[in-house]
Amino acid sequence: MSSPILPTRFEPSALEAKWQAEWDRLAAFRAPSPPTTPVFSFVLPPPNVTGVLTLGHMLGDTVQDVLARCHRMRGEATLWVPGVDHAGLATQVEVRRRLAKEGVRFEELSPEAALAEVARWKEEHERRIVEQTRAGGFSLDWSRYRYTMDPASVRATRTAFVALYRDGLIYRGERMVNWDPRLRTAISDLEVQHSEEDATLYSVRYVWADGGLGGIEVATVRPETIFGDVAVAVHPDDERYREAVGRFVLVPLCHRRVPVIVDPAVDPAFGAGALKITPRNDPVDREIAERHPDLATAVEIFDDSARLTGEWVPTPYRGLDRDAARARVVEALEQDDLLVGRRAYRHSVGRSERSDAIVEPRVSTQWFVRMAPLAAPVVTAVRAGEIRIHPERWNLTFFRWMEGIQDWCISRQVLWGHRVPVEHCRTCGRPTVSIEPPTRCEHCGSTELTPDPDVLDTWFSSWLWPFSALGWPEKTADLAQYYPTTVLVTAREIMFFWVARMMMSGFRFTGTKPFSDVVFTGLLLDAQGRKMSKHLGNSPEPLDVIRERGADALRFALVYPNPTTEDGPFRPATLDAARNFLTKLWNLVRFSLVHVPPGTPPVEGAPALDGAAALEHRWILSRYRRAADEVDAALAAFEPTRAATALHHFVWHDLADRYVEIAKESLTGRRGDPARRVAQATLLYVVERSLRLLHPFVPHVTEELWHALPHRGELLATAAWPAAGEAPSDPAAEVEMETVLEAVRLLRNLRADEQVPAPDTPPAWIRPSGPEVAEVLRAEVATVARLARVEPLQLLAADAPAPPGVASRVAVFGECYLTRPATSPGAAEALEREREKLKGLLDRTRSRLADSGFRARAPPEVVRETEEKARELEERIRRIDDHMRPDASEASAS
RNA sequence: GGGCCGGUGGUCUAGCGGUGAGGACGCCGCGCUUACAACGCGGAGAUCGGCGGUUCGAAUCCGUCCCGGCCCA
Repeated sequence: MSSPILPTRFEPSALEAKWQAEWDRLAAFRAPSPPTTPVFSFVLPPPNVTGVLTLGHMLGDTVQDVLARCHRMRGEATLWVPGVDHAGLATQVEVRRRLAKEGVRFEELSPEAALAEVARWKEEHERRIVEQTRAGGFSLDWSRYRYTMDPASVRATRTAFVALYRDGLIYRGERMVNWDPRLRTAISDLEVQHSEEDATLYSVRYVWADGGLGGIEVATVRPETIFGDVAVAVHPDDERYREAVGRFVLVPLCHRRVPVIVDPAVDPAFGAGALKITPRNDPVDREIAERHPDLATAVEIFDDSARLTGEWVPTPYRGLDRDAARARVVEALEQDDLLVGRRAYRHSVGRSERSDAIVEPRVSTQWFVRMAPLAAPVVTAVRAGEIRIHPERWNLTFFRWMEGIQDWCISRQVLWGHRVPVEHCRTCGRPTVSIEPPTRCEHCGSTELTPDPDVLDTWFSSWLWPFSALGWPEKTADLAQYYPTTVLVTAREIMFFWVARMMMSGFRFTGTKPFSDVVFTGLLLDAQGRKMSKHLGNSPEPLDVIRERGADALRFALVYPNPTTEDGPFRPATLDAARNFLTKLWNLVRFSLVHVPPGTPPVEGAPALDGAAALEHRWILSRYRRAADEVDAALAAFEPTRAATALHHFVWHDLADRYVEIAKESLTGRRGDPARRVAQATLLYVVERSLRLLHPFVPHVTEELWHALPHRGELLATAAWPAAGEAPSDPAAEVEMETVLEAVRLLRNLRADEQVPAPDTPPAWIRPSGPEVAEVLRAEVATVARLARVEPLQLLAADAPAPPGVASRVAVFGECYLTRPATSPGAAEALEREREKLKGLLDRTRSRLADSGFRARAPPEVVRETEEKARELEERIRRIDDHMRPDASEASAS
């Protein structure tokens, strides 16, 4: 029978578009200003315009929306700020790649033309990202949409830079940095990806400068850097080189004289124990050189593309890139008989995250942020529990990094990004650092100013996001009302890039923590266990998934069954399961509507059941209570999967499979009108409240279904969250119902064992194991009989003999008998299996009891329980043996 | 080189000192029983990565090894 309102089939697409439009129309997600209730606010981690969203983003967005919707329903003033990130270098790399495919070199475009290309890219991707995000039905306040390079963000970024500069926390200096020779820019430590790679270790002979025989054997994987050598170093305790120290050797191929020095940093076990020192090309060498001020000052041997250059490089090698130079050098060394050996060698190599080029350590002038002073208050706050990290175990990782924090190289030699807000004076040479671009030098007044050529690391604007997105540095209403924010939900991989730095900037610029809880979501993996990424192209396009299955199915599949807190695979089967669940919910409400009489008022609270109310009603309310409590606890702990699991189990198995099947008898009126009214009220209450609890997870379908039921108010999205403890807890009812359901299951087992044809309703008997069970079963005998499809079902007295010609099963609650059909294969086999299982258990239990240590040391109640268990097992085995006695079965068979 | 996380039926997972180790997907059998075959009912399938230890008692705690994954240098 079809409902007057709901179509038979659940078709998500039209319904989702409808409710998204309705939420927009009613401004359901517009945060109130001023808020009149407690605040729940947070920023969406702004996705990079580098690409489009993957299912991984949808996972994070779903977790956030679950929180947002739940808190909004609780009546809190909820603000969720959307935005996108310009993602400087990352975006420029993508634009460069696209142009290269069209045969255009990014570097050859004028800056204006190049930036126009970037702008075009940004527009396209931003549009797509917004479309994807909207399609997910996430309850963002789009009226507060921001971009990390909009004018307000530019101002925020410049303000932050100037403040840190004035406080001496930003400096410019010549330092060794990670240089990406492909992109020709410095990058930060975090942007370097280390991995083990195969290489060749060369042994090169440096001959004595005085013409003495032999020389020193130096091991290196980078022979092309010999031109930058200023010394050969050995360990001070290395006996092999006692005579060599202080002598001079000739650098191969260029024949420069360099000394042999000692330094404790040299590993005597590496190669032959002698290390060549190239201070401009290796951080360790640089440290060693700094300890030996008498060494010659090294000259740069690579240009910004890592091609050999400069006066120390002999002419034939100039202009060669690293790889070509290495080959040429090795060849020349062989010719000069200076190559002593080579062998395969596996070592750690750092590559640029963006270009995959091997990072070249290089001394250059860059802008840095002093991090240690910024980190200190953050570490204190997290240790004090003022900011909590979830799941907790990431604290360890967090502290390790924070406590060993290095200065942050924030300048980049690329086009796309926030300009470094500095002008250099051509007259006095000093920098003018200011929020508004200056017209004259603040030191000498000269108007001869040259802008700093660099732009800022993209994270230098994002680390301000929780407050800059609310208007900082202006004293906006949003900033006053919604900052500090409540929570931050993001992927673990940007813990250092973003999360830690936001905490630092928050304390520095606003004097307070930017959020109280950090929630890390797991990584979404593909079926092969690889991370879903744009690069691999292994994420389905979210819009396709939404078109095919609906946003609700996608959202539910991302949260259930795999925990959102753990890395885990996403498989299409999960989408099917989610869709099936929503169909189940849909049909459950369709069923309920049939049993909601016209004019029924909206649900106000839990139906008041008296003690005489049927067991199923008391049971389902108690089960609902349990589920609702679990949902609240799980969401408070930022574990949406636990909440979804509780709801899935409750709605499908308790409510739809059990309660509805039992309550049908009352709902159809076969037990009279009063019983019918109680059943209707209970069903409506539990269904309605389930929709509310499910709404944060699957907002569209629940909104649709809620409107089909009697309701008050415009939207479920802004309806009240079910009050804690609203439904009565009734543990006794749960225990009693367990007995009933177990009896049904046993009888169904017997039917299956005996291959009773489905339409048949054979007579059956139950002999309860005790008076309490007997009482429960007596009250529910009609339900048991109906669900097990047996007719009639009789209860036997404790001493009554087994009925003739029956198959039987033994359970905790008693024994079941079922009339055998004419052609019975018998249940003896099942009984025998059951006996074996129980016997094994009994043996284990008995041996535990026989252990004197157990009796002496285990808590008394555990011993008691174990004894009780042994008794129960003995009893059940005895009863099975009774059934299996040859005379008994012969008697039955006759 | 240092550190972290994980290894539970075919797959994904819950449990984290006393259970008969739950669930979901898949599989097998029976059913279109008037909300739902995108479904219902029932069933099979795991010595909880290996070894050693602590304990009356270990999937659960400790040690060690193996295998995945990640982070830092």
